[in-house]
Amino acid sequence: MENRKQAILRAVVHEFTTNAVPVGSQALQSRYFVNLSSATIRSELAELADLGYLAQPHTSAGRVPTDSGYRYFVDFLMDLEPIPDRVQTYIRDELKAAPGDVEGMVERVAMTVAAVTQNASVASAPQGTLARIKHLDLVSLEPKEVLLILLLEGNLLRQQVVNTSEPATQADLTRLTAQFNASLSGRASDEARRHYDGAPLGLEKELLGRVIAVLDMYEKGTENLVVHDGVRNLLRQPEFAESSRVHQVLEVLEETRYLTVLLRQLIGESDLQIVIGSENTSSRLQGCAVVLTTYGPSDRLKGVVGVIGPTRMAYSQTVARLQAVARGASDRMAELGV
Amino acid sequence: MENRKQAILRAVVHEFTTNAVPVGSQALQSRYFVNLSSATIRSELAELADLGYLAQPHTSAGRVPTDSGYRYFVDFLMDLEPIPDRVQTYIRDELKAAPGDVEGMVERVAMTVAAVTQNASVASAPQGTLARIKHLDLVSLEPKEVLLILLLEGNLLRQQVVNTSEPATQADLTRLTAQFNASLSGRASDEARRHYDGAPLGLEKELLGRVIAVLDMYEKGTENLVVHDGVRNLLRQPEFAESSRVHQVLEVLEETRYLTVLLRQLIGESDLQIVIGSENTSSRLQGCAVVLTTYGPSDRLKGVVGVIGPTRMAYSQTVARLQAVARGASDRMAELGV
DNA sequence: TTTGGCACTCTCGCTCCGAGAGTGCTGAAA
DNA sequence: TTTCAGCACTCTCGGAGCGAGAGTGCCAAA
Repeated sequence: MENRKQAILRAVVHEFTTNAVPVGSQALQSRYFVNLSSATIRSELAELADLGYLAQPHTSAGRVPTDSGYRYFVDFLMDLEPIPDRVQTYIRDELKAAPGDVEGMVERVAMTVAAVTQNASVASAPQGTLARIKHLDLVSLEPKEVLLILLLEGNLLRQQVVNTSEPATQADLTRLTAQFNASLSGRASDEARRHYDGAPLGLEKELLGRVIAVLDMYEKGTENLVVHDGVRNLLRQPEFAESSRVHQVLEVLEETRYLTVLLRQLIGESDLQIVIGSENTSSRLQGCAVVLTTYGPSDRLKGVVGVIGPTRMAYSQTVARLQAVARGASDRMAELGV
Repeated sequence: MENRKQAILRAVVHEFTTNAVPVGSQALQSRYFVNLSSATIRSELAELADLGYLAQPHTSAGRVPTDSGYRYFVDFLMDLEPIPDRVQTYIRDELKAAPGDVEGMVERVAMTVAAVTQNASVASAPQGTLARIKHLDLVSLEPKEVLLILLLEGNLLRQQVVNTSEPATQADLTRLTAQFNASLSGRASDEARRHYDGAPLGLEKELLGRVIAVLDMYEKGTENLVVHDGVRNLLRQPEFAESSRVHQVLEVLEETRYLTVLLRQLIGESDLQIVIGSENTSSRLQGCAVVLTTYGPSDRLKGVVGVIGPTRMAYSQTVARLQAVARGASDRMAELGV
């Protein structure tokens, strides 16, 4: 596409994303192309419309980018907006104050992304394929009731009340704790399974069974953590003035089970994914754009974090800030050994 | 107030809460008072309006309950709606599936309340004045990095990464763990403070300091957990058709710090509190009603759970179901020893 | 290829109007 | 004294009509 057409498309996108009003040839002329006449711009606009990149809400209105228009913009025209110092500091401070466990970090990441992009955000927890036990603890609650505490890789704490068939004293449990820690800590879940198979019947096997159940749940992702934040930001946008639009988005966000799959699937192999309007498979996200990237302490452990907003979104700003948060979170997690 | 006036007020409230349309004399006559003429009902309506219990959106519209109308209704006319078996089962199942820790339970309670009342819900965690340590654990991460795990009353797990000034082996830590557990477990936080004062300088004092910090944070309520759910339910109501109304409510709900104070303050000493429209101190909750009750495993540990919805709310249903969930949660928590 | 000029189209906000719903009042009946 | 039928009145709501304004597409000239 010729340079000038690109420049005009870029201008239309920029203008529309900031003002939310269809942009006409005169506005473009006075603000972007002073040395062109509005008639010239009009004919360019008409051609861009023929190419499918622009549309008119009605015959005598200005132009609005179509989904393909946005697509062309993010693929070829967008350059990342530099992040103001104020925002960078904010991101750093927020992440520094994050707690030392994965779950707390995921929430913090979602919060921060929502705040700096002024849209809704969604984040899933980094998750390896095999859970690793870092530490294990057994606490006697009642004679036949034991609290099992598991510390997994990522400083993830899991607890479960186990009703044992035989009574056990705290001393018994302390002994078992030492034994389990010696054989299991630092090991992946398959090690626990091997021990389980080899264990004699009784308390030991009972408890190992529950350990495995917890690990399983984590690995199978049935307890996969997905959080979202910043829906209130959407309410500020004119495209969400009728609350039914918000309702649709909320429905997607609150359907946690589906969402976690969706995120993994969307992100695929790439490190940055932008899904615009009709490209969304879910009809409830029509009119919305989703920007996703990955984050995590290592290549093995990657979570997904993303922004959901109207297609009329400041993509260059959103992408820059989203990536900044993702990078910051990854660094912080590596640093914390999470 | 005469019986008939009461009956009419009750009918107006009932009719309006179900249809969200101002109710006229004819509608009342045909559906509730077949043996009265609409003219008679009209004069009663006029008197109820004079008393301040009803209002007209405009001269020739039907009547709508005022805030005082709702107030009179909940104080004198409301009788709790029986809860269908289906709903009772749902509540029981949801609570049964709740995890064995306070935080998980709070979330479950909020979710369940939102689901059965079809409004937004909010819940704060039960909190005693003094934190009790149930169990403590120390895990070596790096030579000079220790993960402190605290199990508090209510099966609340707290963790913190501690950077120690001197290196410590896991054996050192295991020894300290045993010592701490012997002296602290089952004890309130003041015991920890006494030990801290008496402890010699070094690793022991360092770690005890962090234990106290965690307990402090919990007791001072700076980390007070408040969750909310079901905002999407509000979006279904006509009074929230303009999204700015939702926005205001969301702002209140997301201001967690303020909310926890507000809840405690609103509930005061009573066990059921209903705040209707203008009775709310927050201007952002105008047009909204808040129904609150307490729940928790014991008299010492009480949290607050509530419903937020339009003033046009099915009070008799809301109150009944809210109380049912609160009772169920209390029982379940007592049972779990949370 | 660009540009000024011009006719054309469509929205938006405004007013006007009639239908419909619901009220308040009045005078008579119970 | 209460109830009620009848009636005039008020107000909303939706649709129609209209003018202003914004923006376009096209054309002929530079």
